Amino acid sequence: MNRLPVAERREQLIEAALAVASRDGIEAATVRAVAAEAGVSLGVVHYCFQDKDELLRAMAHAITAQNLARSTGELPPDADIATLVEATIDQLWDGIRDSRGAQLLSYELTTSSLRHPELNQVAIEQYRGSWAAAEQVLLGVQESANVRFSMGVEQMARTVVAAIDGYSLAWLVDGDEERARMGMHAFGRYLIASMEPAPRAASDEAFSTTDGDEVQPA
Amino acid sequence: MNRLPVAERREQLIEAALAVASRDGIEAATVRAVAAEAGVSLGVVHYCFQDKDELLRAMAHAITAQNLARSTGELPPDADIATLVEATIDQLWDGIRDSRGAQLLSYELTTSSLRHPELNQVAIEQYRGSWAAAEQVLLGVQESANVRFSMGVEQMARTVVAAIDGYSLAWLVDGDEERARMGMHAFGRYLIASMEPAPRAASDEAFSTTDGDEVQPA
DNA sequence: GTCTATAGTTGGATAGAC
DNA sequence: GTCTATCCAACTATAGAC
Repeated sequence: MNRLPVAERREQLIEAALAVASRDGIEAATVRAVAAEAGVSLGVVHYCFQDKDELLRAMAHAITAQNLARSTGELPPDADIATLVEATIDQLWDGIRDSRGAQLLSYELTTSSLRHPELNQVAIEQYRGSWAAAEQVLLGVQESANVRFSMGVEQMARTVVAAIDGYSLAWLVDGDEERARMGMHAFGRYLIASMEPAPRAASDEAFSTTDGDEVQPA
Repeated sequence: MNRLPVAERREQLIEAALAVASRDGIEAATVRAVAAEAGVSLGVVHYCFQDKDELLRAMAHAITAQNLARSTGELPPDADIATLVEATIDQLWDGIRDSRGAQLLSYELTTSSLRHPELNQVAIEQYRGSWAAAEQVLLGVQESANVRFSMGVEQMARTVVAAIDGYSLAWLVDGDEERARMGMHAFGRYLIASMEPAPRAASDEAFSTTDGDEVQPA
């Protein structure tokens, strides 16, 4: 009926896959269910994607991009450092809390990727994206507050992601929003305590951090 | 062939399910695969368990018990607090690193539980067990070192579990053992820094040796 | 208690009509 | 490009022989 160019059809199907998987879990995101969600017939999905794995990979890219977009929100430009960190955490936490299904899906995608060779790159791409996003935020904090993280931005970025994962998982399990928020803010205070004054203003290279080493794909 | 009482047969099948699921993922733990792993025929599994979900629930209990057993290891009794924490972390991390499949399975079980109503209790039991175990360890630390955690043992226990989850997930994804170990030890230093002398303490000599740690970048 | 056989369901993938 | 029809594989679960 509704004829569309392949590219648009793919977008529509990825959207549908994301909806089904967020709502009912990654196992429920079958080719059939995605086709039904999008209101197309089974054959259309196989026309747009070579197989189910390609669809899932595309969905994983979409959810990763969505997570990244969430990390680059607006922040008060001239606040003190504690306020800045708190606002960033609140913003992040609100995004997580308001998309429980997507958050859970993210972990399902990670574990699935770690089991199935055909989804091999998905997990590492997810985390490379998260680590890089966290690093960007931390670099912004370093810049605007003229401070440095004693363990280095890269290591701290990974610590941030680990903390978010840990608290998010606990929240998914126990559903306690207030405790999750409290935990993340406690981590924020640790983060602030891990800062030290920058050695020299406007010279970032003087305080070299451990750049350069990239993570090996599994 | 090998006739066994039902109870023993159940143990054997749970063992087999654990082996299959740890090795190949929770999705691979089908009734067929478990039967094959145990060397019995398909019907035997349905004779011992009402259905697949009951088998999975039994397996979840087994892995939870296994995780708990891992947390109650031997520790040097008369060491200072920093050494005690480091030894505990090393012990914990070694256990995780040496059972990658089981660790990954643990997260698969959690996400599966959160999606499927028939596995509803699994995730919360996992985490209640982990939180309680962490709390016991922290209470032991409080007692032996005569200190208190400023945020309270319960909250700190949950923070410990969150940190372990976060670092473990990252390790599962990137495979970097050294970084995982480093991250957990960095958290250990944070944990020590979150202690304060117990009120009305007779001696706090252990606490006085805990400062002065340097945080090394990677 | 254990086995084979089979029912019944779901899902991936393709062929061919339109 | 889209649909229907169909094939094939894998799975849960049960029935009934031994």
